Amino acid sequence: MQPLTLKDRRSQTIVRILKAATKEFSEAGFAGARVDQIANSAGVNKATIYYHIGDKQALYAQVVHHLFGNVVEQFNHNITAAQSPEDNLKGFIQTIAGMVDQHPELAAIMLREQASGGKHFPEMVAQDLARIFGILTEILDDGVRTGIFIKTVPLIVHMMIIGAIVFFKMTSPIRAKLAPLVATFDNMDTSVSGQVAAEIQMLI
Amino acid sequence: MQPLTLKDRRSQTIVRILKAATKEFSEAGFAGARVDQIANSAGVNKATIYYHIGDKQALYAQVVHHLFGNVVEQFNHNITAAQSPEDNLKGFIQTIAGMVDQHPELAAIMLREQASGGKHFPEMVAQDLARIFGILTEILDDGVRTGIFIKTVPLIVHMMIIGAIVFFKMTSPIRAKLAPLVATFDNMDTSVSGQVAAEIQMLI
DNA sequence: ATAGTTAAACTAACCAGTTAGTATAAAATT
DNA sequence: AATTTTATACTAACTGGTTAGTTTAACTAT
Repeated sequence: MQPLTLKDRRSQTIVRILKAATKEFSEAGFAGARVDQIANSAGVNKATIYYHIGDKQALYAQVVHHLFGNVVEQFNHNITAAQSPEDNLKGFIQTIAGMVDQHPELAAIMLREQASGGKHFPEMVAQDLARIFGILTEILDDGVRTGIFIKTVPLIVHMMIIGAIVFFKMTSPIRAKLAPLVATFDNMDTSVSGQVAAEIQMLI
Repeated sequence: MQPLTLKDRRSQTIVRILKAATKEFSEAGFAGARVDQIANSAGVNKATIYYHIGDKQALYAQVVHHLFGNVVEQFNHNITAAQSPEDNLKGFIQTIAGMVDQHPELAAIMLREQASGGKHFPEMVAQDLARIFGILTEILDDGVRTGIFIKTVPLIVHMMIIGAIVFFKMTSPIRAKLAPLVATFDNMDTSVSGQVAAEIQMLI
């Protein structure tokens, strides 16, 4: 093992804090999250959080920024102008589905943020969201131009894609509860990226 | 004015409490909601809430049950076996869109409940949800049998419909924030039952 | 009808526990 | 020596829930 530099140690504990905070915030929401719990779960003294990051609000902003920044980054990897509209739409759906699968916390925070009208949303994250929507609009317009897609309202398509993916992912525990009542529920996959993404693509 | 009987007074104050609680829970979530605030907003002493209804959890259960009970009732009005699958699918979408328009609190609570995996969901509400899903499944099966609809996975269609409607409704304040960044956002209707419902129908 | 009684509805004040955030001194790490 | 981290203790504000007591409607016996 290399000896850790000061900067390494610093970022390491910050990562630990952020990871624990992400979990706590996504599970309990902002109001329900407990700073003590985050510190405890990160294996860090509470004061360390305030030393490095700041108050609860600042911690939350960091968490959200981290998550959504990741999504935009993923898009930059997966979506290119060179590909066909069909492949890009597929890529769009797959990317979102993949993100939600990899980071369920993202979905949870997204839902809660929507429920509160984006009250806690930092400015930069809003811009990230606009960017994502712009990508889909381009793909759809492209498809209409080449005659592959029918003309749609991109915003609503956007809502359908993300809504369906997030809902499907997040209702999984509720569906499990309902399994004895509804026969079709018990044998469904919990990962979105497979089956579900395919079905959505087909419909659009 | 007639003098109020005890029973009248009772139900009247309960209604006031439930109305205030619905607002508070939908705006702040369960953890963020303040019983003091609910009592204040209802013009009632806090103890009155505990007297009539019970603790915070019981109050929340009442609120949710009220909201979802309403939805199922609406379905019983709008969906009948006599109508064509197309009309029924239309009715299904319209009913949900109408509910969300009339009661935005419903959407907010739904989102938060999903985010927490239905942790606070009372048993009866779960059954209501299963009932709603059953209605859609029947409609779709009916459509496939008469050859009007293609074969789909009902669960995913369900998620797409509700996801799109709820998302569209709830992202409205966020979209307003982004309007300067995205040109198409500023002239969009905030009510779902019109435009959006039509678009969704078309796609499916 | 009326005075007296009971039960339901409601309130003001309070309490015990929680929680975000701070202060400080000491210890560890580089 | 400087930076980071911990341990401990603390506070001020808040919060869910309770209790003892008051008001008011409904009932009852005269």
